Amino acid sequence: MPSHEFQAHDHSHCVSDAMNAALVHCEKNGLKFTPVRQRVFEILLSEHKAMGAYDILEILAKEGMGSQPPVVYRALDFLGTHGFVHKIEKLNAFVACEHPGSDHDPAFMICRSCTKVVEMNGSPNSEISSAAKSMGFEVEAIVVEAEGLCPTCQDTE
Amino acid sequence: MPSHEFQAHDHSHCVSDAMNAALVHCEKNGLKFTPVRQRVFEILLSEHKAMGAYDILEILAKEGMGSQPPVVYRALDFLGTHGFVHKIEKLNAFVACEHPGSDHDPAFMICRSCTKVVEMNGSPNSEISSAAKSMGFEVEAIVVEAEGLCPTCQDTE
DNA sequence: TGAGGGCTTGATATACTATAACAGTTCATA
DNA sequence: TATGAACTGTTATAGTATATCAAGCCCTCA
Repeated sequence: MPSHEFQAHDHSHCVSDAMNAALVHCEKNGLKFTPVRQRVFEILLSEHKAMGAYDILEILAKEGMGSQPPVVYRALDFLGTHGFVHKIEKLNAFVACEHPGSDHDPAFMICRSCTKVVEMNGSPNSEISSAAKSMGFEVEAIVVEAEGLCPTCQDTE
Repeated sequence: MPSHEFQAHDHSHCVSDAMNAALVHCEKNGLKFTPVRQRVFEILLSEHKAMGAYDILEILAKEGMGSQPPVVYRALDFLGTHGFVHKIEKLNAFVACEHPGSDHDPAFMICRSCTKVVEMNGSPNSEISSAAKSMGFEVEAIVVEAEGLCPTCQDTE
């Protein structure tokens, strides 16, 4: 009985756990986890889906936390650099990382129906890296994004 | 002694071979390989690197083949649909496919130094699909993009 | 304690990427 | 030759991202 993020779960835990992990990581490493940065992370955590920068900005603006693109892009840049959020290249959108603090190349599953995005367990990065190495290519970062249907949306189609 | 596209090679062959393959494929399938479409494909073939749509458009415009974005995006859409070019999501750019006509989910190596892009042999898509399947996710399309340094640029750094 | 420096934020402007919508043309074929 | 489907031309606009400069905050070290 696999338990993972496509299924129903106590979401408030996801949010608070990840936020705590991020706070601890910032504390440890002397990073400034400012209000805007925290709020952007929180917004992304509160959904299990990718959000565009301008969607996030809209929420920030309503709350009086800044209304111009650089505000949110700078926050996303900080969060991305420190592994708290990932960019989904295929969607030009962003998702909160489910294990903040650990440096890793994630692999994603994107449901084209409900737009939920979930990080894959055991991403096949080492195989990709070694395949590349056999062609003399030195890999530094990998993007893996699988688009398709999540369990729920398979049923309802 | 591996021979692949990062190394020096008779590039005119790449171009003419791929173009011929595309012509044959279109002929067989009743597709209209119009001048604009051919020219866009040719432009992409003539480089081993990803080009932005507007870079291509600029060349087209100089040659009097259309000066507005939809011209190039429509051509790219056609070429993409039929597997002649691929989009590099990470770069918002496009590359010519090296085996046009065969429907496949490609995996790419992108050199961050010289910006050359090469398709990987034996992409690990089946492993990604089965990893996803074990989480109940049905994969329809996969993006794999490895960024790093090509053999040449490793030497010169 | 206060001057300097580094980082963060605010604000304006602009660059880059992509598509919607409609009019006009071409071309195969009924 | 009328018709319809697909392609092209054109205008307009939507969506994504960054450069730049000014201003504020906070730490620290003389």
